[in-house]
Amino acid sequence: MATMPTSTARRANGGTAAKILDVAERLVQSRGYNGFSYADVAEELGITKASLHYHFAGKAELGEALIKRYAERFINSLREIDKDGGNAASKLDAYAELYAGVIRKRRMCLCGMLAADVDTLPSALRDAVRAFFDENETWLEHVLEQGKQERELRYEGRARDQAQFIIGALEGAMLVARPYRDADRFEASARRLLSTLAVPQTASR
Amino acid sequence: MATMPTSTARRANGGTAAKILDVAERLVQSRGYNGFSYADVAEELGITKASLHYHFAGKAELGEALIKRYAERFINSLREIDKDGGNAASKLDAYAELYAGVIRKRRMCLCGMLAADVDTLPSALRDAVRAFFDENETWLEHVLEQGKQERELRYEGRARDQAQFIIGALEGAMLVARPYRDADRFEASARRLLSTLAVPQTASR
DNA sequence: GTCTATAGGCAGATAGAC
DNA sequence: GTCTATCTGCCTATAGAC
Repeated sequence: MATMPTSTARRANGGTAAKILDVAERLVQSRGYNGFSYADVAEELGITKASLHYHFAGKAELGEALIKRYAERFINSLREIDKDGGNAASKLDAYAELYAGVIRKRRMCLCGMLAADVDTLPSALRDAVRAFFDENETWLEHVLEQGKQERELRYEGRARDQAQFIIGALEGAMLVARPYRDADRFEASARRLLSTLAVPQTASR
Repeated sequence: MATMPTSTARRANGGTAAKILDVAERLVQSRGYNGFSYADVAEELGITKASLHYHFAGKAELGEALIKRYAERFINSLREIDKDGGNAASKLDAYAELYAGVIRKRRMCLCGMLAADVDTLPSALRDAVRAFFDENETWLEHVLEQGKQERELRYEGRARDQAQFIIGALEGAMLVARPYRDADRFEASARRLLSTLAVPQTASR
């Protein structure tokens, strides 16, 4: 009896399920949840739609697997930033760079795209999108608190609210840059955002 | 020989074309360009899909008419803000309030939504989305320059770049608020954005 | 202007052979 | 695991009557 692959690929990469996720992820990030089909994915991989259904029962399950993998990778990237152990300002730089890498590939953040489509999504996907933003918020909140303590960052009010603002500003900068196909446009806004948080360098030393 | 209605309604409101635009606008703003159909619009209006094609030849033409009307109304709102003749800070408040009104209706900015869908749009729609953001940018640029001159607003660098940042931040705040169905979340981010621009009140007078 | 009827295609999905 | 074959339904769009 063949082992059913779980919705996460059995091997880290190269398995068919992983390849499906790779293609579907790119399609959702560029065309949206309602702008891609099983046929698109199947054609690109040279397999049939029926084979896709073996790996992912339906589009909803594929979507859930997409967010799950994307969120895991993103959170792992945040842990890497923490491990690198820089100051709070450099962590924010690295955070914005995660977004920049996405738009340079002419993609939107997966969960930003799904936030646009949210009214058409199965509720499990909507919950997963929220969880993604919540995790980002929590990570940013800690960085912002660290930055305030160490007098590297300045902002008014609660760190959590500032974190929400940062996520929105970065997602929106990506969104508006899309029709221009201009990653520089995103990067200029990201620099501006971070500069409003930076404590001005004193002339001392 | 019957007069063909132009893609803009002949009467200001109430005409079938205008009703079609009303319904389609709401659907695009909540479900995205690929998340609504002629059937959705027809059913809601109690007419047939074929009748829709009389007013708008195809989905692309309907989309163009949607952006055209939306942009005209938005620009008119900006002119109204100018006519009210407040200071630059109050103009920015009013600008953010335009966005807040949209999200309170549980909608996304039409052009923000289309920015997400941009890779699937006819090129005429993509051009119109860009033109919308360009016009917003130009208006904001003038307000920001006014505000700097009158020492009501503070920001670094060029007004045009700051304008781009503001648009992105507001669009993104709307986007991220969507999965939470929480207009307050948008408003908190908008207030935070505007407060970073406000010149601190001196204790004098 | 709105309708009925229909076209032709694509959507997501399933049964069952190999 | 992947295939062929097929289903049902929805999509955009058109022809032509009223």
